[in-house]
Amino acid sequence: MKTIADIAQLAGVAKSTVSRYLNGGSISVATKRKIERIIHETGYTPNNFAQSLKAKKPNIIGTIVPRLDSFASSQVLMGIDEQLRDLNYQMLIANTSQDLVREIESIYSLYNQKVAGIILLATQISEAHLKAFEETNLPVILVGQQHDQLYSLIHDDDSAGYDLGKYVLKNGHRKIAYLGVTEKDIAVGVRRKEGFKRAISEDDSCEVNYYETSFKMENAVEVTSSIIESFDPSIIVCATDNIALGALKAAHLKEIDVPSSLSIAGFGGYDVTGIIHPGLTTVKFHYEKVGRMAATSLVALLNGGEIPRSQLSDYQIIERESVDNKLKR
Amino acid sequence: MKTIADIAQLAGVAKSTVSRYLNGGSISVATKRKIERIIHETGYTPNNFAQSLKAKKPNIIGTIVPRLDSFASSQVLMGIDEQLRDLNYQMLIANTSQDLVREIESIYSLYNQKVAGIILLATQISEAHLKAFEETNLPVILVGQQHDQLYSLIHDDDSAGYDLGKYVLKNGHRKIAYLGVTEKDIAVGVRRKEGFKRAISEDDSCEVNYYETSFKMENAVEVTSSIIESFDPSIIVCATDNIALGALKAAHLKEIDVPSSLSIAGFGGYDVTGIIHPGLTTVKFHYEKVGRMAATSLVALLNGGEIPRSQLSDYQIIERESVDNKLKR
DNA sequence: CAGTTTTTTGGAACCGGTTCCATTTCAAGC
DNA sequence: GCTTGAAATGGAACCGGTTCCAAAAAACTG
Repeated sequence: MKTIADIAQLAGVAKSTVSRYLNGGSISVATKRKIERIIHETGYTPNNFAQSLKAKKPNIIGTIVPRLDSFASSQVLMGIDEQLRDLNYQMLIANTSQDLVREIESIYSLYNQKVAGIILLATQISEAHLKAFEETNLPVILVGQQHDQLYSLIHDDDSAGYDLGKYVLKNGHRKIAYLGVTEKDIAVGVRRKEGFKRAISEDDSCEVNYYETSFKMENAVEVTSSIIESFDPSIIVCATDNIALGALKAAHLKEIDVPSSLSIAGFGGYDVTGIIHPGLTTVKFHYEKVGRMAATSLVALLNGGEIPRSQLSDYQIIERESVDNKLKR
Repeated sequence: MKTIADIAQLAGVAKSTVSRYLNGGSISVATKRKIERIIHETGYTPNNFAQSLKAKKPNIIGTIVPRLDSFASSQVLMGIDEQLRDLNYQMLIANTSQDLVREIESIYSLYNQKVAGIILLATQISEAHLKAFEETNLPVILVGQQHDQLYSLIHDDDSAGYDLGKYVLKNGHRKIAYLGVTEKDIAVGVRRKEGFKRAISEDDSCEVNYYETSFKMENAVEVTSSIIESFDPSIIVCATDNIALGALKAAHLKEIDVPSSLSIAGFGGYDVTGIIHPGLTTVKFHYEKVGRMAATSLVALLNGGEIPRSQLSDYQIIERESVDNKLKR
């Protein structure tokens, strides 16, 4: 493996001259040509470690994700990756497999790897998180959750919940089940639900029940079954598309037709929701775009720029077949 | 930020002694205690760049993936990640967004980052790939594709195709459409199909047509429509689950009942195939396990171990509702 | 063409670790 | 008590770059 010293020797110049050539200092055309040729011939590439050591400007951004095998995270990761590439940064992914302890560990581990900053696809923010960020002093952007002490970038969960609530009412549903998740997850568990609640509260002829399940499809299948048996709503609104998929499965198992006997809606906008039958009515979030925004913001922050404490990303309701219009028949 | 020199000074010893403490050299209990305390107090962590510079034993493995938002890649990544963590390595992911040029660039870029080795979730292996591997001299493990000059780890596509072919025959289907992909993809485009062909050729009462589409669902929907119109098979066997999902969609659009009027099967074993209705009969590959195997193998290779040139991972057929048994009625 | 300014270049120090080697310390052996 | 060997430690060199500074070369200036 060639080093800068080798190149300098071959070109008959000093190390510093080669370094200048690489980083754009003033150089005569003649020496530039020489070095150019040698580098080309030898296929020399600078050692990244040595560069980062002296320069102290690491070009790696750490991204912490709770899981790799979810549509939402993948999309966000794609967005971050694309944008960082454009900005000449590398992305180092730390997967925590939904283990909060591992999340904290990852912060320190990334710190250890001397990343320039961290993008955290967050689920919950604990004291340990704040402590870790403070101790490592790394710039952080939160994606998907909000926290007043940190920069964050979130989906407009509240409005999304509200709009979907309005949509449900507009379609004539009055006996409604909302299948949510733990309130520990502020964005998905609280804000979506609160937005939804607000919309529903504007009509007092409604009967609404709220339920809770995990993020897993299998659990959603079970819970949905029992909801149908005990409450028999005309629509089940699910806090994520995965849960909605589980609800659909439950309906099929019970041989209940969707949407004529039961409507189902979700949040997310996952690709599969469009390919299945019946197509799932859902609120689509722009994951990839959020990823790009996160990357852009973090890099701006690294370069001493000012960014808003909290940024919102929009959404849109995609109407498909899984929600019945009660008023049309 | 503290450096090893600071620690040494605070502890009243030499840099080298601190280094020995960190890396396990012979040290007296007294100095060990002292250093221990200082490090604990200051929260010192060694600079990774400086370490890697001298030590030349990078602990980062590069993984090149064609896309992040596919079930298969995500699962493999999870497997690699889990295993590498256990083996004390970090994973650096390079996403190429299915761009072959970017794949080559990534090899050089990872080389530049001084990764210890590369795991390539491959689609096609070109001359440029071989050249890049040779020039960088990085150890490589191929996942999903085979090449005689490289270590590889593949699904048993040929047998999987054969077994699914047998299964289709066993269920009494005799008018069969096989919807494959480009033959540039040896594993998916050639081997699965060849295995399938071999099974079918053992029964001469069969009418089989072979078609080709892309990996995208939308294309599969169109192609399936035209297959139904022109050939009207009793079953469509799809080279991937995504394609099968597209085929299912096409059948729904045409109001053809699956499986009573048309059977559909796929390869992959993606999670959604179990949640949709009708459940998709598919050949399940063990992606996560393959990821673990890849990580284990690469690390073995790095430590001078011997590993087989080519390793096979098994599969299993999951019978669900999308394939009709013609002989039972 | 001497004097001054600007550009180009080389040399040395430095980044924060690791490692080799020489020296000191210490306990065991005779 | 002196020798010997092993363990502990310090000092210096080194990894492969970047950067500062001063010297050399080239380009103006009057």
